[in-house]
Amino acid sequence: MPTLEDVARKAGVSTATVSKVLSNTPYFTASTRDKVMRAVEETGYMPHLAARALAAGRTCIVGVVFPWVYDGIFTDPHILHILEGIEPECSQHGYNILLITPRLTTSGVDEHYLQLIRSGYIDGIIALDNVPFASVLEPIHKKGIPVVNIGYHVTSYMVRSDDYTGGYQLMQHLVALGHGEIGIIDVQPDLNYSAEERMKGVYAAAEASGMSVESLPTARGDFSVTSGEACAADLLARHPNLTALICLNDRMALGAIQQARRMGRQVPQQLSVVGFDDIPLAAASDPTLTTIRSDAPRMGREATRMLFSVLNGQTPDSVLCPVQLIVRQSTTAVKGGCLT
Amino acid sequence: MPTLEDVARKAGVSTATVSKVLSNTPYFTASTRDKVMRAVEETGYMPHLAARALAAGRTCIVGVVFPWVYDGIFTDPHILHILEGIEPECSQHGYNILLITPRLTTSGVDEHYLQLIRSGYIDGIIALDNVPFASVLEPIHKKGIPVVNIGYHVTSYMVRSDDYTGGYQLMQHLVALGHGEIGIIDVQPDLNYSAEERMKGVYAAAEASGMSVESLPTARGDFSVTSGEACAADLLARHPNLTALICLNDRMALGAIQQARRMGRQVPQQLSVVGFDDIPLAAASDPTLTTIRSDAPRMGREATRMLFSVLNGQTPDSVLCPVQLIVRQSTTAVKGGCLT
DNA sequence: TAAGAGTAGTTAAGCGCTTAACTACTACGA
DNA sequence: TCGTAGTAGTTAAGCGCTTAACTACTCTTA
Repeated sequence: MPTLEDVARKAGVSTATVSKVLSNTPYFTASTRDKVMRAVEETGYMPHLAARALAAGRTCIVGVVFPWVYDGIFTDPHILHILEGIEPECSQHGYNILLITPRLTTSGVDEHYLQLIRSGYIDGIIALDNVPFASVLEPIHKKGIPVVNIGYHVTSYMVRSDDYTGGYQLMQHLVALGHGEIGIIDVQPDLNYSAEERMKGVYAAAEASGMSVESLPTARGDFSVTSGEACAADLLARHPNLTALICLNDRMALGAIQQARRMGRQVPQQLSVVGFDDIPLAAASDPTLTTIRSDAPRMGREATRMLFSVLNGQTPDSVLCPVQLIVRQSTTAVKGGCLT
Repeated sequence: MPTLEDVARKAGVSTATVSKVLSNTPYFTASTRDKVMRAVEETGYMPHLAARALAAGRTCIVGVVFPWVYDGIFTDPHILHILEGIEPECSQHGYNILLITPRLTTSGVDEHYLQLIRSGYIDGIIALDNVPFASVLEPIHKKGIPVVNIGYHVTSYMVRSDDYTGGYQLMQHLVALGHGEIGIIDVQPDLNYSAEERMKGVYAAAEASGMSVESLPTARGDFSVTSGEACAADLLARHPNLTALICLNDRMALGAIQQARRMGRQVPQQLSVVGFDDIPLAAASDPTLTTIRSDAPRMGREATRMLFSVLNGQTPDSVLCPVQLIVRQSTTAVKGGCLT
């Protein structure tokens, strides 16, 4: 591979001149620039990124930290959609993406992650840090790397989805349809901040319409389809008079619908079901699913833009991404219910 | 950040000694090792990866190249599952993953990708190169970086899923159930080698059982759920006597099932449907889906192991990952059909 | 007892690039 | 005529690490 020196020799200038011309430093004649560019062409020169990183102190690498909490990291399409927003922004700025998946347990993060963070390999970080019991941010802060968090852990720069409002809207929607006996398919507390926020929204809307939060029948799943089935089986057996089910994500909602059918309940005629996320299948299932759309690519995009603006010395504001209630076929007015 | 020199000074040895002790070079007394390790502890030293990369000529970065062909890259859970297999292997070897998503068009790859490949930043590459009309491998070969391809583009080291056998098994399964009128939901040719292989398998099994391949009713989708619906609508309208549908992936199969229902066909009583991939929803849909399971994490794992063995100077054999027919509820014997 | 083999560490070159500090030349106003 | 400002390029230090080549000491063994 040709180096700067080869180019410089060929162009008849110093390596400093080549380096500066390539980084668009002013004060060079057109003819010098020409000579350099021609030599670059002829030699097929490409800068050696490790050398550049060492000399300049910048690596042009952003780390994308997706902690490996529950096994779902590599199962959840949500992750991929966030990446979809991150990638073009990075590419556009000439930055590369290092995918970092630390093992996150109650006792902290793994050693490999620590090394990587402290190795000077990474210019900036986008983290997906959203589990209450642990955080990947601490070593990053310690090392002083600029970081944007997509999630609820508090740090200087954050992007969040408006989960609270999403939860609120779901409950509000069901109440407006006349539902009074509403079951909840939740997840275990302390698993996920977003889920907690969604529940806060659900409860707030319940209270706003005069319902008692404590009396809402609840089952706990783990975001998976099968757990949705199990929870629905449990809830419908214990509370046969339920007319609606709020599920904290779409996959559990789809499972719940299957299970309800097996138990002889027609959806939505006898049971309304709502989900959260608006995964692609929500629009294609039978019945199509009423849900909350959170714009994952946009969150990735916003986070990346924030990161680059931090890297440029600015101090951007944190972002709250709006959500949207998508009403489809899985919800309907309660039979004989009184619509307000 | 402390450097090797700080550690060396504190330990009272030369930087070479520290470097060698840390890389487990023989011929050092226990006491020297101790002094060094203690100094490392006290200073909190971490090697600077860019400096190490420059000096040693290795970056400890493997590139994972997922070309951005159709927009599906960030939508397809398959990708994530391949990563699931790659990540632990890399992590175990102390390597990091650089996620590379070149824009791949008929006119080649984008400039940023070219730069990255030629920049000396990457020790080895795992590519997912599977579109007939273009390839990301050429610049990699030119630069001489060790590469393993997950897909059908020919290169020294390859990992493939046995798509041919998968297709064969699907057709064989339906034939064994007595189906004779079978529709195909295909994708456009030249989009994906795997799809082509699957079709070859389907056709081979058809011929083996004496069917005429040309007469198989076929519609072309694009792997999406909605395209599955559209294709099913088309096929069932044009060929009302179909008793079974082979879909080249699960998402199209799920769409086809929905559409068949809407058109008054019960699945599987009046129409058997099979998919390909075994995505999580295949086991949770209603009816559950008969499909072919291809082990994506395993493919990632095998590819990564091959890469490291290449990096160690070995020449591993290419791998063909077996597939498995998963029979579920969406297929049944044809009514009044004669089972062999 | 001297040559070779093994052990334990040091010296210093250099990986390829960036950039502060410097030289040198031209132009121009006071 | 001198001083200053602007323009155009060079010199050389150094980023933090690895490693070939070297020194120096201690055993063996013929």
